[in-house]
Amino acid sequence: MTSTRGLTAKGAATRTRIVETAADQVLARGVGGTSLDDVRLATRTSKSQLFHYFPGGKHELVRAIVACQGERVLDAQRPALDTLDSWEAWAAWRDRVIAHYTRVDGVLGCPIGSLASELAAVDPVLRDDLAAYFRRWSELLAAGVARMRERGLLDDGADPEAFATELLAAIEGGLLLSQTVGTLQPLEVALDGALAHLRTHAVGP
Amino acid sequence: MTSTRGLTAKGAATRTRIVETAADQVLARGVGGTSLDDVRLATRTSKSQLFHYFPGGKHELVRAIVACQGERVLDAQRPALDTLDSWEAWAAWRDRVIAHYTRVDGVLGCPIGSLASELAAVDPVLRDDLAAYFRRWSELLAAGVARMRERGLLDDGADPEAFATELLAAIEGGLLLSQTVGTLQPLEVALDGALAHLRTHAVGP
DNA sequence: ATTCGAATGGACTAGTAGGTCCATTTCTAG
DNA sequence: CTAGAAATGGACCTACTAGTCCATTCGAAT
Repeated sequence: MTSTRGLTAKGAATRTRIVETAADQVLARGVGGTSLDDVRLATRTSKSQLFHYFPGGKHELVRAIVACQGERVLDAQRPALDTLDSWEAWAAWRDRVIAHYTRVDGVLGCPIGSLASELAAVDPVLRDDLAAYFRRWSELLAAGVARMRERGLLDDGADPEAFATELLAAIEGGLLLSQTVGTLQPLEVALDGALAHLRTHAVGP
Repeated sequence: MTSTRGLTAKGAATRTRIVETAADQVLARGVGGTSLDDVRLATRTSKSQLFHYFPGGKHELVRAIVACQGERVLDAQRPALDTLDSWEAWAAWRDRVIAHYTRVDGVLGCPIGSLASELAAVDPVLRDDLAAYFRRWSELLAAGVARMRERGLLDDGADPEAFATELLAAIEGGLLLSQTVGTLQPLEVALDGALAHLRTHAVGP
């Protein structure tokens, strides 16, 4: 983790400006497709600033980007993600996910999903960081399924962990397909499919 | 497409050696992480050979790699993929998919999935190539679902196209998650989930 | 055996990448 | 006000990358 000690307000602002702008660039062109000069230009900073805030160089910057995108992805699903305790809540969450990727023009693909497929095989540290975000995400979904069971809205056949990974895989895989086709349709179909599967375990009227 | 005119048997052999070896390297380290020198070294060829067989340079080589991996992925699922007309066939296909990724040590992740997420946003030509492979794959799965309906093994609620993308997304998303975790478990769970969903539309004993 | 195109070897170039270094300006605390 | 740390600017270095070019060897058809 980058220490935040010895950072003035101005410095901290510059640092986050770098991370957030660079995160956008990386989302659009990939880590390999984004040079430090690109970042420097887009953030109106100098080379020395980049290494001042990220002494570990590009690796450390990318790690900060991973953290940034990880939070972004989770935040984009809130507050629905935290209160999955009714079918309405799941529908709202579903709409929120779809809406989020409709908003971003041009660039489809999950921010952390893209990072994962580009970095997981290469960098063990970033791989673990990304795995942690996926686990957090998965746990929130699993908690939602568990809550539905507690409330008697789902039968005992609905395994929370299993459905969490099924839903997560549907989103990631759906977005991957969407990226190649250029339409959100695959994501919608995949996600709705996984949710339909969940609903086969519904109990009650 | 690279013309195969004016290629002797030896030349053709060298060309395929380059493509197949480079495909392995790209699968392990990504397109950006694989330099032409890496390819040159691994294939015991010279720079001039690379450009002799791929006048368009790296772009053309990558395109050949996409084609190679696309066929590989489909072939890995055969013959089960072509004869999805019973529940046993689906189970066999499922096992074949899992087994294929168990075999490859170290490197998880779908060959064309990784390529897609790295290239789709950047290169429209390769994006279309990849989309075509996904469509072929999807159509084979959809045909399987359709055949199950014709045979009265699935009810009319099972939309072939929708289930095809749901299954495909489960595989791609599952593999992405597997890559970060380092285990095949996410893939198995996601794929089995999608298949379980399909089975909720089963008809008969 | 000769000949001509295919196959190969490898030096070379221009551009770009990440990263270092030092000088300068701007804060902020005492 | 001033001293020291933080913030910034930007030249510079080295390694590597895709791509070019020409010379040489190989192989098959005549």
